[in-house]
Amino acid sequence: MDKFAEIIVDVPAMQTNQPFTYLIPEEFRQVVSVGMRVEVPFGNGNRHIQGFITNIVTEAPRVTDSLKAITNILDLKPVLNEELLLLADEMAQKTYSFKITCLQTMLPSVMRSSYKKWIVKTAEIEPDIDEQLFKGLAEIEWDEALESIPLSKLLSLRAEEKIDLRYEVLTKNKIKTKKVIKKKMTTMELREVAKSIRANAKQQQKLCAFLMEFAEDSEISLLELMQEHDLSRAAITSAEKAGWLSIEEREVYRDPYAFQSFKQDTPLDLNDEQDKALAEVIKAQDENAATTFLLEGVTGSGKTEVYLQAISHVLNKGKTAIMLVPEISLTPQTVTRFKKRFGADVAVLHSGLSEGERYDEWRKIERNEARVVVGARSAVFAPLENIGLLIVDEEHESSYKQDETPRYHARDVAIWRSQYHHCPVILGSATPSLESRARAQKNVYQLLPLTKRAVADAVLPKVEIVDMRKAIAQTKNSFSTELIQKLTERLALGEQAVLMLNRRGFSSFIMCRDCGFVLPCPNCDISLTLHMDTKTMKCHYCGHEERIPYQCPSCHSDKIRYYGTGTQKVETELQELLPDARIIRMDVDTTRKKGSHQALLRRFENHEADILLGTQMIAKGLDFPNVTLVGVLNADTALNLPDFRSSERTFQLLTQVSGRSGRGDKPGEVVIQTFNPDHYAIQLVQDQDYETFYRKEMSLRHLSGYPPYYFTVQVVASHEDEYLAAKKIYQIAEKLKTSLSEQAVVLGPTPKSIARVNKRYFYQIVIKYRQEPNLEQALNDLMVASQAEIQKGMRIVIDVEPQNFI
DNA sequence: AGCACGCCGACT
DNA sequence: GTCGGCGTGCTC
Repeated sequence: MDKFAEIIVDVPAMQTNQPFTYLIPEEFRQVVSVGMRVEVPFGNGNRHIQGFITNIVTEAPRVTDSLKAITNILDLKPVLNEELLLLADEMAQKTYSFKITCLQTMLPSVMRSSYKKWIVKTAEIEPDIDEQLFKGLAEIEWDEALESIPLSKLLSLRAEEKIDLRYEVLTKNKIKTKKVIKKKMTTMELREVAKSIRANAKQQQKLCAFLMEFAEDSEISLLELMQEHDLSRAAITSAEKAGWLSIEEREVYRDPYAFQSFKQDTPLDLNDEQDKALAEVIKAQDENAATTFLLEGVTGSGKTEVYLQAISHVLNKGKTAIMLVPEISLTPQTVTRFKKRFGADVAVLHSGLSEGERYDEWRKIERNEARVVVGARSAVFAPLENIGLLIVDEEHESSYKQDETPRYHARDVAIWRSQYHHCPVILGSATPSLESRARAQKNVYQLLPLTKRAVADAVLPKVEIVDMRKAIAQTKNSFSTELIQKLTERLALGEQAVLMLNRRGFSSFIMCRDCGFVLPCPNCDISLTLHMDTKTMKCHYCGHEERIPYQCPSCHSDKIRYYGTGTQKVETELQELLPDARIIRMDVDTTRKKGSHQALLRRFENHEADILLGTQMIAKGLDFPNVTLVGVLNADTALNLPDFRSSERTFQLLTQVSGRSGRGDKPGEVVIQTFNPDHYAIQLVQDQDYETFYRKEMSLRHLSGYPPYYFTVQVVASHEDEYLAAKKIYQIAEKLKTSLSEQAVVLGPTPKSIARVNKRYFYQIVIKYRQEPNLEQALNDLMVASQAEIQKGMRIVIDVEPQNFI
């Protein structure tokens, strides 16, 4: 006999990060199950909060009399299945976050409860106070009450037991419904009824006639019936009373793609390489092997077609698939491609959806009405059953790592789910992360190379690197003569160009305009960051600090200054240089409104403009055959960030953006403007030579001891009082140095580059290690030992394999 | 997190 | 003397 439920409650704190046991009242015993959300009383004041049932047991582990009972059930059926509950546990452990946070992360935001506190009258109160407080109502909201009456008065009323508190747990997951009607009498019976309808009851006659024709067991929406057959609501209601028909509620989905029809398309022919890659994936699927594939294909090599056909294969076997795409490339183009191939089987989850739409898509998946899920990071938690394939496209994208707790990496979650379902997972990229590529080297992942562009005869674009150290002498603006000349040529031919202005690392470093020199840290092989608050150059790894140079240490030029330019300024310059060019500017300013991103792209696609000028957001996934020139105005900015991944990011970004050129039958060109023309990350973009880049970068990582040779964990302590934050991080560093083994290295402590955010000061350390048996224990101990301080305003964040070190 | 309990300062 | 400030500890 089920009696007790173990519940994770919605209190994100270390002390409550464990299941609490509750009684299941008699009336719920038949319906409760693991994975449902419930409302429970919690704490001294018995305030009501949301919780998740993680287990149901027949025997209470402790004294039964102190147990409280579940007040309410918030779901009719579980919202999390066994797999996802298990995954949440795993995630909480691996990312050092609370179980409740993990559970909530897996669900649409509408399912998160909000809480309201009400004051209810339980006895007679003095009339004047009653009027002042309740204003004639039976109950009033706590916050509202505080405006009309002091807190002390409320507390004394409560002590006298004249008022009581009521806690409300609200959940916004409203289901949108429509009414449908069903026939309840047979045609024979209706024929009898028809005879007795009065002659002037035209509506009744019409409805009866309709029902006689209407097939049993089929349904028609009430609205449709009224509109199409000119019937009144009253006529239908009386027909319901007479028992001719029944009115039932049916759920409707808010389908954001409802008004678009998608023409079914068919699989494209594959080249030899694509064929071979597909065959390997299919083989793994058929053998139920949880193989991780790394599909490494140059831009335009047709990775998506391989994905599509691999998905077809699992669908044919009656299984389901998840495809992850970075938010930025989840364009209508991408969605359309999937909808065309798989039709209504596809559910799409992305941030452009409203909360309600997102919830509807989620429910469609949960009810097994979608078999393919396409979405950004959080779509990896899609409640699909029987998964046969997972795909992580552009697997190197750092947006797959959530930058708030729980700091999970969608790529890792995808691999975890593939192991749970015994199915393959494909990581795809033209420029894989070094971590993934290294694993393929060690045969942990299986490498599937695509080296040729898929479109017949399409070749990789010709890349020209322009040395801006020379160009800056000739022009005062952001454009080299080479780039302007090529723009002029292309526009004259009626072709289009894409220009990228790199905004990463904007003006946080100093560079010499004459020789491109950037001040490095003497200890860390990483450039120093400018701190205007202290007027110094600082290293974020070791804490090294020096004064701001007024002369270039390398060439002694005095043209050493901040680096950075804005899109708006560039647009003005460009318009002056090419007065006839039609320019579309795409940056955070012009794409803030919902749908404007898409609108701008459509205008460009329709050739209503010649040049698309934008930030990184234009680098990914766009496929415009008429674009034959890509220009990168400043390739260096990301290169000089004080992050060991800066070369990798630069190479990836430049390769991605170069890939936008020459995707149709016309050959493409790329112009890269840089102050570091000899840097390997820029040189190797010329031939899109990922493999050489990989080897070069690996040897550097090996030398300096960074991933993938080492694992990293970042610990950040922050407080409104700078002294307390600094003191805490030094204590943590000391403690970790003693509790971790010899081979682990603790870097820092150092202040974060933006030392103060939201009135808080941030200090960090980074732990590097190859193998650290004590790590999990040490970090958990750290969190437990810091409880007292955390309650006094300290915040400690543990980030496993951080993507950003700045 | 948020609630109760408990121990000290500034008022009627 | 009490009211009410915040620090401490606990939550099935």
